[in-house]
Amino acid sequence: MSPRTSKQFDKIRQEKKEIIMEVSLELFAENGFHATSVSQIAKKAGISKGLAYNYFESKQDILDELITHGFDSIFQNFDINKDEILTKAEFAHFIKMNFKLLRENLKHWKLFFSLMLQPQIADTFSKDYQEKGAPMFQMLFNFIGSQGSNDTEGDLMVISAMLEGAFLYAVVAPDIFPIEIMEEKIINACFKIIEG
Amino acid sequence: MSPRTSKQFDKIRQEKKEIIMEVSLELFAENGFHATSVSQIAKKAGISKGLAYNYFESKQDILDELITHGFDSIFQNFDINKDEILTKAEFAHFIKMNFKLLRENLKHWKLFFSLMLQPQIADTFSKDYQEKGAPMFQMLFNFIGSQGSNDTEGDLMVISAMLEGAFLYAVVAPDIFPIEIMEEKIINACFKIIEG
Amino acid sequence: MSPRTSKQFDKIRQEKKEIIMEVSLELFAENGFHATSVSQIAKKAGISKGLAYNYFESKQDILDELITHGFDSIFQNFDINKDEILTKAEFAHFIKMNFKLLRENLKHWKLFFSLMLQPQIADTFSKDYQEKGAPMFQMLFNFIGSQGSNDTEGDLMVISAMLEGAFLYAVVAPDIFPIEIMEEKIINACFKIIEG
Amino acid sequence: MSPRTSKQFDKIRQEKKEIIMEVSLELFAENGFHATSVSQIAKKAGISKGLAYNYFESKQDILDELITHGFDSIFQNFDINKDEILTKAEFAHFIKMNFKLLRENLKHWKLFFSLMLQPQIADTFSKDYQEKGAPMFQMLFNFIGSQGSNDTEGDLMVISAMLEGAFLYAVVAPDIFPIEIMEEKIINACFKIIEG
DNA sequence: GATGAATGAGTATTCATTCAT
DNA sequence: CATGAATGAATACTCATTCAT
Repeated sequence: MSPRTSKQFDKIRQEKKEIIMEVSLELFAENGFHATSVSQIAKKAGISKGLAYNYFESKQDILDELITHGFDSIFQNFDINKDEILTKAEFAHFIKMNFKLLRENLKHWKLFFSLMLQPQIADTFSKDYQEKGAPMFQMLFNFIGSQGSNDTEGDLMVISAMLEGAFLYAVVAPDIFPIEIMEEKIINACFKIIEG
Repeated sequence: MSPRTSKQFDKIRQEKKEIIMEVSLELFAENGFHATSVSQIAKKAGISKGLAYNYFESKQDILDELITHGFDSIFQNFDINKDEILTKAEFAHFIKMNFKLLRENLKHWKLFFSLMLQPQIADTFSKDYQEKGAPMFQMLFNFIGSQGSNDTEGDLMVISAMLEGAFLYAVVAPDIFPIEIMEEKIINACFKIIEG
Repeated sequence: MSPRTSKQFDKIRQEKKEIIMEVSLELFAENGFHATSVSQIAKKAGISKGLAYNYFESKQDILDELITHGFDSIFQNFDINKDEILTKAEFAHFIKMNFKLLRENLKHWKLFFSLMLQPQIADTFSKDYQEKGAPMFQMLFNFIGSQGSNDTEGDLMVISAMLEGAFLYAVVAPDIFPIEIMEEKIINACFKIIEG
Repeated sequence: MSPRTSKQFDKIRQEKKEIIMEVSLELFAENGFHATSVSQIAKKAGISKGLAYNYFESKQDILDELITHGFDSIFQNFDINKDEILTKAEFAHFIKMNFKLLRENLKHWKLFFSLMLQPQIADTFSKDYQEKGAPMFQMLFNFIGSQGSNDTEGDLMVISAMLEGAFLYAVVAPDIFPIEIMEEKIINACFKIIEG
């Protein structure tokens, strides 16, 4: 007879929100934000449309929370000291860490690639993404320089492109470009590029 | 009705179609297929909605023709002899050719990246894209092998990723990654990777 | 469970009901019945939506009780002996009493004006309102006649309109038509009209 | 085979818009803006919901055009010279003109009374209404003064209230307060009030 | 060829109400 | 007594597509 405690409510809320976000991530990543309807989300989540709006203000709001959550999952685990100079072993480990996070967040990455291409969908995404990525670029830059590259900026561009491309392949054609195999090759290629 | 008249009609038809496709490409690339309405297309093309349906069976049909046309623009210019072994100079020229075609078809490429990420939008796109790209991969593969790489497949993966990443960057962040600058660096990096 | 305890419960119940009604009156009067949601009411009353349904059967029920309560506040205080003939002083006092009740029940009046204009919202309102007002009209009629008017019915119409208009102004434009000032003027005008 | 001329399209558009506005006025006036759905409007107008949006940007837009149109119908016909001093006969004629316009625009008036009570529905309504009415008040004020009233402002208030009340009665209870009868009585009452 | 009026199914969102706890 | 999760029907609005002219 007594009402549920606020802790119980919190738990219910949290669980439902997570289901909705999980389902939404899947649909947004696979079909795109605009091609995904709230009805689809509700159906796949096994809830009524109305309930989705009990937890999120709008479809856009779901996306926004998904982005924030994705940023956290992918970047928070780094906690990069961008001024530290890495050894080669540390660099290799750093790249592996990146691929590990990629493997664990494939759907987030797929969503992110979509958002890169259609920045209007989430207006601050591009800016936020660049901000989040900045320390990583800085660290890469420092490492490349420390290894005696004679075109630090150029090497950074090329290596960044290679990583971005590998990530894109991992997301859109994982069968043809298996992450596990690419990982090792990419690291080696980095050293070849830097050392010239 | 002389044949000349009908030829003129054909010309008019062709020109109108081209305007519609141009405008559609712009909108699809920038805002996405689903976020673009036929009304927008008609308005931007300066025609009535009805007329668009005179030239195309459906919105989907516009996209399909755009894809075909894009494939032609980008790949037809190659006419690759995939079994020919390139010299280093020819390879460099080949990469430059690719970047030239990128520069000339930025919007097509942007659209293509979107379609890679949402294959359902145009169901045969991924397959067709792979088919169109196959000779290029073959040729790359042959070149890498001919240069004495001791991990031809691995190098192919890495170089492909680098090119794909560079193209993506050129499309989504041309200010930060200017095509002209990347072009040279990428070619050099390719040689470093292959030669080890 | 002593009777005292149950009495206390009753008191609590009554107080909660009053809060809900007060809040609802404010929102219904200001924003209209249809534009007011039960959520808004619950939030402003500091209770849960569910609890509102513990006290009232429906949103409509809140309105109905509000109307009844409004009728009581406004008309009960009169207890008019409609057959009694008033002196001029008594008439002036009667009008003043009306304005006093107006001032004390501005929100009820605002709600009532809305209901006059949209009778479907509360189906018996118009009828009830007329019934409640009948004795007042009768009394006015008697007074006008007793003062020697030679068009009792006409004067009744005109005076009623004047009062209704003054009340409407007091509700929608109190800054431009301050009740205190109108009060005196209206009384004088009544005498002028009747005496001709 | 040739497309309709733009004149023909204009005619169609104009006629459809008028039907939609007529139907909307009826429903808004009778049931209120919020309680009227676009589906109802479309159904009553004998068109599809979609078509309504072909002609109006939103439900709000229908209301806004209705207000503008109502202002025109009611006030434009006056073209008051607010500085001219009226004779008694002219004043009587002016009031009669008002009642005539009331009779011809009963639904607009009903809508306007609703909007007075819920100004949020159409945010500029109250301001616009006051602006439109200002010359009339000025003219009334001048007339009252010219007739030797010793409380011009007070009389203006009282007479305005009487007119407003009469209009409200005409709108909500035309059976009990027939416009034709009130008209004459109101004019007489005005003179009594002014002359004291 | 060309127009834009017209449709209807679909979309995001709201909200009165119910109910397990 | 009290909570707020949950529902489902309704709402405003959009849009690909058709069609008479």
